[in-house]
Amino acid sequence: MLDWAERHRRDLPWRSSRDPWAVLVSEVMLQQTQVARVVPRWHAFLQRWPDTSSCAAASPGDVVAEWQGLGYPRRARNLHRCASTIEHEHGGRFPDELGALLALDGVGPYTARAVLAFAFEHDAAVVDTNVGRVVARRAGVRLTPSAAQRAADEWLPAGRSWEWNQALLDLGAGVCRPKEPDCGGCPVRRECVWAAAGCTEPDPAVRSAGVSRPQAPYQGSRRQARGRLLAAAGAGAVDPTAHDPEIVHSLLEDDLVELDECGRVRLVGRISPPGSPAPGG
DNA sequence: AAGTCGTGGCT
DNA sequence: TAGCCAAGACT
Repeated sequence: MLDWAERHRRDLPWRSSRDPWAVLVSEVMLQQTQVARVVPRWHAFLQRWPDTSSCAAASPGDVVAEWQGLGYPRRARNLHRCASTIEHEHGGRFPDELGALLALDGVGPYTARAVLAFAFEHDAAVVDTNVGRVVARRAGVRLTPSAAQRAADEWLPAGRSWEWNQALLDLGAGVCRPKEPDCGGCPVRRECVWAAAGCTEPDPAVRSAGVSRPQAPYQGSRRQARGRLLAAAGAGAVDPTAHDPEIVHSLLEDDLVELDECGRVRLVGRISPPGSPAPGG
């Protein structure tokens, strides 16, 4: 596996960093978002806020605005809260223990271990959609999230956490793909139960480890409406009466927007320019 | 356990 | 083209 990984490793910019803030930013951006879309946004974000101190000092609305177009804007709020928590509750020292990382907003089992493995090079096995697929096929059966985590934990070679985890991500993305896996190019096919069975249906990876669940249609959804309103608010203060009250409420509830002194919707903590509401309402 | 939460690339 | 799905987390 490690020999294979050395020859097939993707050249991703965050792989040359061991800065926990830079790693956290990459991992949060990568939540449910394709690698290729994250690369340019990761550079831009870190150029603007290179550390927790500068990000914590920024307006949360500016972080949300910087996030524009990436999707799931709550991640931007979470990242700002992470920076703030680390600055004010950890004295500016980035936590390097699982429990402390899990306590950060928007940091779950995957992201916490990714910071441990990729920034601190501690022994921790990450289970994302790629790894969940690999360990389920290797086991030959569908796995619950905790079973997938145990399988990944047991498989992890001590002392080589960074390269092992990156290898599994590359393997899942490039070889052990959801559709049409390239079992002939897999370095661990000899220990794969599913490959030994000839990759017959059903695929144990489907719905395994609680990842990659079926999604509701996006067109006409609440999410689409939220996205439109947030984008409008990012471009300028918006008249809320022109929008679905439930959508306005949900963005207020998420602390992504607030009402300014004129009752208009704006991104949290941003200064509204004086004068008329934004065109288009 | 099942819904919710954005946006876009790929086939 | 319409649907699948992407380095998930939270309720």
